[in-house]
Amino acid sequence: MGLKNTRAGNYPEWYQNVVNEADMAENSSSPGCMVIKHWGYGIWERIRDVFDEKIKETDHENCYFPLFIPLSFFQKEAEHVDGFAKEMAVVTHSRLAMKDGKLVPEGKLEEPLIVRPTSEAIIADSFSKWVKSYRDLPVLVNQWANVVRWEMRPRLFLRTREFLWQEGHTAHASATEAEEETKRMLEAYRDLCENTLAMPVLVGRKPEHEKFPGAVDTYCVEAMMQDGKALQAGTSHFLGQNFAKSANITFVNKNNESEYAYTTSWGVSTRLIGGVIMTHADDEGMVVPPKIAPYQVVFVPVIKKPEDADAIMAYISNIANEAKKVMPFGEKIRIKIDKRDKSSVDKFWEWTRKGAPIICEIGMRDVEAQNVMVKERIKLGTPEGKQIVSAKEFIDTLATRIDSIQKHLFNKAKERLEQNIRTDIKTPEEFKKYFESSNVWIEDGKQGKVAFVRGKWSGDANSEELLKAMKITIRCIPFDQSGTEGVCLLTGKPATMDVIYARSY
RNA sequence: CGGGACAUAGCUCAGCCUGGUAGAGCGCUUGCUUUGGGAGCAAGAUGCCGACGGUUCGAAUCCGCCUGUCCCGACCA
Repeated sequence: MGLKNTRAGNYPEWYQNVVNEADMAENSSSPGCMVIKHWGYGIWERIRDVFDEKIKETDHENCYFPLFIPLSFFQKEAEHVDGFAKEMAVVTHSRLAMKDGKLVPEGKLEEPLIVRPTSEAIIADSFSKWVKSYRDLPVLVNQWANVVRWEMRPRLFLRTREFLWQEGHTAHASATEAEEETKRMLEAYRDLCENTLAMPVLVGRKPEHEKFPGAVDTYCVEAMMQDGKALQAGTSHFLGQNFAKSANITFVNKNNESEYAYTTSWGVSTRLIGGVIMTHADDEGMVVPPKIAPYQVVFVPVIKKPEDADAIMAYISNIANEAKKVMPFGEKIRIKIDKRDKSSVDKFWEWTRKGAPIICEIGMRDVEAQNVMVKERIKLGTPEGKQIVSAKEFIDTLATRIDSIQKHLFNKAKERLEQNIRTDIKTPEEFKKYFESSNVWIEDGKQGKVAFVRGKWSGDANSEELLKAMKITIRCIPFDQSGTEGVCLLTGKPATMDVIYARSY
């Protein structure tokens, strides 16, 4: 039966269906904001736990900075940073008063406060107090927080007014060291996306017009969604001395000279969950990679006669206890026994729509034969969709089964990415014609739909307008440059730089 | 923030044109029959018809205004 909308039929509606049917998130009564429900938040917790470990392994420490940032901090920055976007939540009053039966804001603040859209400004202010000498550097901090950007067209996980993220902020004594930090965390993002989310990405540098305002260089990881559009999955910025100058982060170097520090910032957000959905979900619903699945194995009891219930539950409990000793990826396994008073078919389809990697249905027949019926989400609808194996075999193969699901998801997505980067488009005419077709679902294992183009770019100043007119973007300048000569796909001028062109979210 | 569409039961929607006290399907509850790939029958519960104001004896229905949602733009650190 599947979802109401399919990927091929109506991709945006399909996306909403997946989020709703998997019980991941919903729109809140607070406009533009989302309620992240247990299954979506559980996935976020997994992403957070995995990356938090990485943050600490790379010597960063978690801190917490204020939600409110004085307006003047942005004023300072605006002088340095041209074109800073203005969609922000502004706090102007400090209390509510009752007037003629209506609540009205009162106590106007002398200086308005901005609800943080990102924390460079307020963190740089702290850095300026913490850093005196080269011995105080580097400062390596991270915070897990919520941020607010007053988006006009919200979409669950992909763009909401409030979202959760981590933002790393560091200060260094030299540009080289700061640049190394920027690249190190970019690599950490690539690793997170590919090895944890099973979402292959392209890594590279943003062109000038796509950079974070105030950054010297912005690096990014870009993923391909199943409709051929690109999703920026994470960014890492080398900020040079720009923010150090506006916040006055200075230190005395070994030669007893005062110098501005070099800073970086890097972040990934709940948007990653949107990326995971559009990378792995299918027309039956969500598919969660085992490494981030809140439950990797769900047991569904099939109870036909009430008198069998105790025997079935006892048998499941035994198997679950054995399964708890299994360590997929060398980590503690996550198991759920679905004891709710609902029909087993309903439970099966609910967990299927949620994308739980493995569902085990266990009834009296299995108890008697000491078997387990194993259903892998990625094999739904195929002849291997349900396998009856002995309890022993189930336990013995569980770790490899989970491991192979993770690998399968990555390989499938990797193949899709590789098959849908066109490299044979060499002229502006071909290029224009290609992007005139609309994006649709890239069917698994097939190519030919509109997706990415890898080709030449001259870097001309009028590129931004040309791109805008075609509704495409330059996603990144990949690190692996060919160095060959060719023709700019936008202007027709001679060019050597390779870039990735695509439509994007 | 511009252009368009929409707002009725938990969900998807009909009713509105032509004003007269609220409908369907799914879901939910109960019972019986079923059950290993999305069950069947029967009975039941569920609504300030998005908010405010107007026209009218009477408004889900007509008019105004607001708010929200979706689509298309602009924006998107």
